[in-house]
Amino acid sequence: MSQVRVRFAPSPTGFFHIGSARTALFNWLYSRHTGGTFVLRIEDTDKERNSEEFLNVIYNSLTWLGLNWDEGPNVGGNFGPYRQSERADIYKEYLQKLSDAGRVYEKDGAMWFKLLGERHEVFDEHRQKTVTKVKTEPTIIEDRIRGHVERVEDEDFVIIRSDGNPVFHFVNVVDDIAMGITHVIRGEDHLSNTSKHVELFEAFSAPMPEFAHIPLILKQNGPGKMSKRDQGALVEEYQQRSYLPEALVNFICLLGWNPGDDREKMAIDEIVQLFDLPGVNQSNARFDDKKLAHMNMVYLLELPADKFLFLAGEYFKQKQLSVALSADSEYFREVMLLSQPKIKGIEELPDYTNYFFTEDFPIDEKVKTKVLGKGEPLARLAELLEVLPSMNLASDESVEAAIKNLAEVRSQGFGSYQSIARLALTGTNIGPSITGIIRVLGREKVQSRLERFST
RNA sequence: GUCCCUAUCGUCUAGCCCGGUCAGGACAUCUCCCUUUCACGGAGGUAACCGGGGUUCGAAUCCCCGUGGGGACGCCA
Repeated sequence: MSQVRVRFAPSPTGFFHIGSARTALFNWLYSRHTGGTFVLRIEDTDKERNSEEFLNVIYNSLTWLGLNWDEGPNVGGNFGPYRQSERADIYKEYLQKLSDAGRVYEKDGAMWFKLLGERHEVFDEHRQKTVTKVKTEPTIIEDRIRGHVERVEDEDFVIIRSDGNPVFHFVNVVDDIAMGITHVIRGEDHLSNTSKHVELFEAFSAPMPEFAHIPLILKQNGPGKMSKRDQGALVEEYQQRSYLPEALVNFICLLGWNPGDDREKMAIDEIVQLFDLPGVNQSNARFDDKKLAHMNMVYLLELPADKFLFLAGEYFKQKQLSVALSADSEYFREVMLLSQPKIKGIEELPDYTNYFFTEDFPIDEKVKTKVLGKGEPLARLAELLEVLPSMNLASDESVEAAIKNLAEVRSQGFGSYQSIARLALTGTNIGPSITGIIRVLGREKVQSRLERFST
């Protein structure tokens, strides 16, 4: 078999969303699995709706996800240029080919592709207008995912607009031919268009690429496919929220594909090895942010400390949380590492660690009522204050030993010290181990907070 | 409306091609355990073959018809 060449062909008309990311991912995976080439082509023939900003979003998101392209903008290649807005000469040349073959005509200032067959006029109820139908043979699509599909393409269609700009169906096919694309992997929403494309490939006498139409991603709430406007649809959002790209990639690859067994968390190399077109499902999948969050946590738990620290720092910078950022770097490090095993996502960090960086942290009144209503918490607090000056804060273990010793001397449970100390030191009942909090906070802060709370 | 795709727990899915398993896993949810809070983790529970016909000794699995879901029907991509 000849070298696989696949392409991802987005148009920069809006933010980059999850569905596009998965189409890109499946193409990328297939190219990597087969040792082929992954081409990035920008379909910017709609001058009205394109923008440089959206173009940069595409580059940025693909890069963040780790989907590097072998040919395309910024990296070049032998089949360029890779932006359709720069390929006008090529389209002229191909239009000429169709023209020479007698397959185009002009109408209303636009160039139309002419289907072969008998013509007759029909009133289309749905569109409320008279259209010319052509009696054609059904086009046949041997789809790698859906199998044998037949569809009748029975109306001529515009390939060059009256303003001279070519239309998607035309440039898409021309570029796939010109760029030697062997496999067209795209969303199922294009399946109905494929009959037009097949007609064009045949008109050009070009070799037909393999088609693989992947199922769509449905929006989490409400009917229909996910679109750019839906909650949680934008890749950029996950980047800003400091999701781990590995987790997002792992999650979206499981939307419509699976390795054939129970494996879910897989390294990208493993996915590349296992991915293949026959493994792709035929039915649409609904997006589930809970499962994505879980996947993110799984990746977060095993993230190396320095990497976690870097991401945490970046997140605090992005959020411009100056108090935390101006903290001593060793202190910041300790706070973050204490929190890493406890959270589901980086974005929880500011709230989760707030009390480490300010004396002005909120007190959860419900927790306060609960803690103060049980036993003699203020007596335990006083006892903690007594032993604090001599407490060894070198490690979590030494702190733990000190409190356990105190508990034993006073015939109390560890928990009774833990709950009041946590309330006084953090204002809440959630957080890392109390011993870690005391160690990292330091004697001075612990003392002042305990004292403040006892008055 | 026409055409195309599709159908297993609430969700993602395995099983279907090559009919015979208490229909398996994960997320979510519930219970218990662990415990120094909250998480994590461990054990267990609730929970599905869309409906109707066929074919067959036997159907989630093969066929047909409904129904549901999705998509396309632009001088958007």
